[in-house]
Amino acid sequence: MRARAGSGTVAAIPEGHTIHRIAKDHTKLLVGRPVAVSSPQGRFQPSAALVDGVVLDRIEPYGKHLFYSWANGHVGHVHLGLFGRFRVHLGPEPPEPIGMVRMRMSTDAATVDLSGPTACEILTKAERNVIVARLGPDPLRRDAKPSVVVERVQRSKQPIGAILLDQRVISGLGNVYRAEALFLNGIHPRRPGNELHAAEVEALWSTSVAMLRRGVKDNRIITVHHLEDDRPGRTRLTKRGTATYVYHRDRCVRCGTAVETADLGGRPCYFCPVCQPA
DNA sequence: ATACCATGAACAG
DNA sequence: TGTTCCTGGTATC
Repeated sequence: MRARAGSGTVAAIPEGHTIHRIAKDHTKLLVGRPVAVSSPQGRFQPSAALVDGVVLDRIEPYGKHLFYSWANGHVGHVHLGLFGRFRVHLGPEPPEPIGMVRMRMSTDAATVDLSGPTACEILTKAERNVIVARLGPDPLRRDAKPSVVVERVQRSKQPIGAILLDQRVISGLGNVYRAEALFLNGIHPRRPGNELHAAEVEALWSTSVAMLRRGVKDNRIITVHHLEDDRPGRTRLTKRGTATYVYHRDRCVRCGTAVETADLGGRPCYFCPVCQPA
């Protein structure tokens, strides 16, 4: 099942690019007007009433988090986790909810249904700030300072493969982008952070910025553009429309070596033992 | 009908 | 480190 442009269905599990893309798309549909907020499934019910009918001022993405600034001062917080997804229905008529819809936001332009989130709650601005304060720089934000990432990586003895999933160090990367960022820079995922050169961490940052920006544009993860030696069309897309060098590959797309995995940060980190020597 | 799997993260101990 | 929660598509009986 493929997400169609404009109809807003996001089937893939989200990393930071998904969150920024959602913020962008949903801003056009919801921001600047009163929004009917409800919880067909019920779990968000008492909180929904706090913002039901209130004007939505802004949707702000930060790493894998979404913050909703409501005109009455409340701040909505959504984190999709592994299973969360939005469905968008264009038009003034809210249709029957599909599946378990935790939160529904409707305007006369569209209805946005949220299911399966790890977090869906109403916060104060102070609580929002606490969440943001514990996040590392987000490569998709203009206010991000990569020097913070360099410092935090070099202070850690953890393997870089685990560090890149730590949202306190850098926010927005998930299991796909960490593998691809390490691959593109020829870095073995088990190398300890404190043994990386500053230039290497800066390169990981630049790669992340480029990949995530491209991911927002494509609304999916296609990393194989990022090497000059990759001829266009050489690499076939998966059923989901994604394409990676090592993530979930049997063989390295560049050199054909069997891809290995290392359990890092509680999930398998795919890498090419030839392109990413220890 | 049931099992299993997935690109996340909080929490307990 | 292990456990738990969130959902739904696909595979397997």
